[in-house]
Amino acid sequence: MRWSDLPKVSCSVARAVSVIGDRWTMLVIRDLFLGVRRFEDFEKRLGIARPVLSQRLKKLVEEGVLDRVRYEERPARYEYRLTAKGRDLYPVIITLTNWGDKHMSGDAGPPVVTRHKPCGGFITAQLSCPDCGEPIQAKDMEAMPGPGADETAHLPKPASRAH
Amino acid sequence: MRWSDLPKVSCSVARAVSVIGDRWTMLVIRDLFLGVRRFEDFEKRLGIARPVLSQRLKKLVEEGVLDRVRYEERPARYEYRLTAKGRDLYPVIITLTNWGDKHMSGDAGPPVVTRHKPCGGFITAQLSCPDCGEPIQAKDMEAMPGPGADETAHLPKPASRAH
DNA sequence: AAGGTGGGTTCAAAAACAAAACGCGTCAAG
DNA sequence: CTTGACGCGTTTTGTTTTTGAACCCACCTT
Repeated sequence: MRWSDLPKVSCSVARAVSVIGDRWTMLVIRDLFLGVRRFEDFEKRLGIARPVLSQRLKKLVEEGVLDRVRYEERPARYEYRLTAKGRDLYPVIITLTNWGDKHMSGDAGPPVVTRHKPCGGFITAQLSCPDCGEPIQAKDMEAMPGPGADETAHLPKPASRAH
Repeated sequence: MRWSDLPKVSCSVARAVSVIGDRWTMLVIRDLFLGVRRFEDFEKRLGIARPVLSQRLKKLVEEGVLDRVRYEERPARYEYRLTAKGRDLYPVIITLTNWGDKHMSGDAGPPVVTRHKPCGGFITAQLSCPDCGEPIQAKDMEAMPGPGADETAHLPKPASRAH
């Protein structure tokens, strides 16, 4: 399968990965949530090759994750801002951060902590069930075909799904 | 910067991405949560090139995300199972799925839905604050250096972090 | 006029990837 | 006892991507 075929696959993970699932895009988005907006700042902070950065930003704009906004008329200067679609990636960044904090930080502890301003606590955001409020655990969840399912839907046959 | 330098960066997102941030790994992990465990099943379901699958599985085993377990003695056959570290990636898959469902499904609706077995509801898991219980929103969160921070910690200067 | 800044593009070399073929141990059928 | 099939990879070969360095351009400052 080709990278370019991914968006057509009937799986939301595949479609999401087709937009943000490469080496650099995730780090660009992390920086966006930290307030970085300019080409040069991404380059300096990430150490990313310029053509790659250019292509990634372009793609994110095409996908509607970023807006390219002119912030200076003469000379023309642009900055990149998260759209609503882009801001909706925050939970992905947070869960990824949580995983890295827990499993990749060694003894030193997390390099960055986040504070929940409304309550003031330094917290690790958790997934919970909006119905019953319980924390989510993988073993409590069951996947099944949804309204958008088709023959390419990526659910294995129940037999192979035993635990 | 090289891909291979990422784990050394003082950022949990970068470290997480160094393990799971390539085109295929995320899809392999999605399949693992759906119960897929064998080389051949990954290959068939993902349409991934065999050398790439082989290398990805090997890396995930090295990183402690998977265990390679012999499930048949003669002939020797192995399967791949998520470790505790691997199962901790569930929130990442879920938030990625939620984003794909919301922004990449078009009119058809999500191809897969998940049921929370304890309460029986078909739900979209949400991030919440473990202290005050409120749903998490990006604008309510503030990042700051943590115990593991060093000079490479990826926080921009406060000035550039304005909203 | 010389140099700097922001935001890119072009180009060659290196790395990663895809598809197909091959290998290997084991079993089962003819 | 040879042939074929299965499960799980590795090798090979050719195509994309990624990288890093250099270049470009419009403008501003000195």
